[in-house]
Amino acid sequence: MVGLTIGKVAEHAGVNVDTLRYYERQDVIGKPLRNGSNYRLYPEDTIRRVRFVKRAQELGFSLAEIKELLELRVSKNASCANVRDQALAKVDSLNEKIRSLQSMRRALVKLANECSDDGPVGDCPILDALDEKGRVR
Amino acid sequence: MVGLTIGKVAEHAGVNVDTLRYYERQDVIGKPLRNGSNYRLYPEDTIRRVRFVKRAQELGFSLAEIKELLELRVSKNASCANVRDQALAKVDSLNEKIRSLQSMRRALVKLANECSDDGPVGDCPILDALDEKGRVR
DNA sequence: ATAGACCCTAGACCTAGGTCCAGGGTCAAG
DNA sequence: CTTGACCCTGGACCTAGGTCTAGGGTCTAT
Repeated sequence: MVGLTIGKVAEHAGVNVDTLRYYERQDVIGKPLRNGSNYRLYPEDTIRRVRFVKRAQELGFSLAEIKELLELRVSKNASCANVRDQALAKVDSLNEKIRSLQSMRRALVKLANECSDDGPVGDCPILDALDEKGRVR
Repeated sequence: MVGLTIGKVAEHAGVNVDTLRYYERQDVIGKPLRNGSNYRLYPEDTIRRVRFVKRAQELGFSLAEIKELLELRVSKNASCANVRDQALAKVDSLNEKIRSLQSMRRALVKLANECSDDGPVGDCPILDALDEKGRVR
């Protein structure tokens, strides 16, 4: 066995086979080898890659952004300094996201507390959560 | 002036007027009052609400989820304990998201370091970033 | 050698989240 | 009293990210 069929990859990554073909068209995963019957044969780690994609999507990344993230490591050809700069830029935007989520969490915890001690439901902390604080991106 | 016209709200919130009408249809923002000419007149804080929606979307929340978040505070009628439980459930899923983003950040920092000291670009830390660790949701 | 479970491509279709007309009213300025 | 910038509704259209169907080949077990 030189690789996994599309059905196996789909099964183990928890996605539809059409999704894999779609990712291939979008260049999110590389073009796999083909066997004599023109069946796709994927390397094992495609499964991890696809799982990464699905999880990153839940975090609000678009396929295009995810592609960029994944390309960071592949580009051993590109200048290393360049890769580093890109990686650090991503780190900055991740920091933004993390801060926003934390502030949202604070708001929810506050809301939960106000609720539990039957106090006044006063002014809503939720809307404060994501106020201003310099745009992401 | 009893309220803001749709154009003003759109301008200050940084969205298209059609987006506001769309949000209204989707019940993400409440139906505004109308003046004698059937023009929508929004309360001031609609602007903050809409900004919240846009920022929450960037964090990977769907409009349906954002609606739920926003409804948490409005439902002073619903049992307070219920609201608290929902809020705490959201906190849990936020924790998941935050952890995932942090692990992604760690991976990128590691990648950047490997790059800066010209070491081996070895095995990719990025794919490790979002491995397993119990699904979100 | 035939059924059932796979695989292939092309292209239609679907949902979410908007965005853009068309056709028509409103309002302030000149 | 008309021009330009607004507003209204209804419905068409668009992108991202898939999902499904048709029409056809492959593989494995019986």
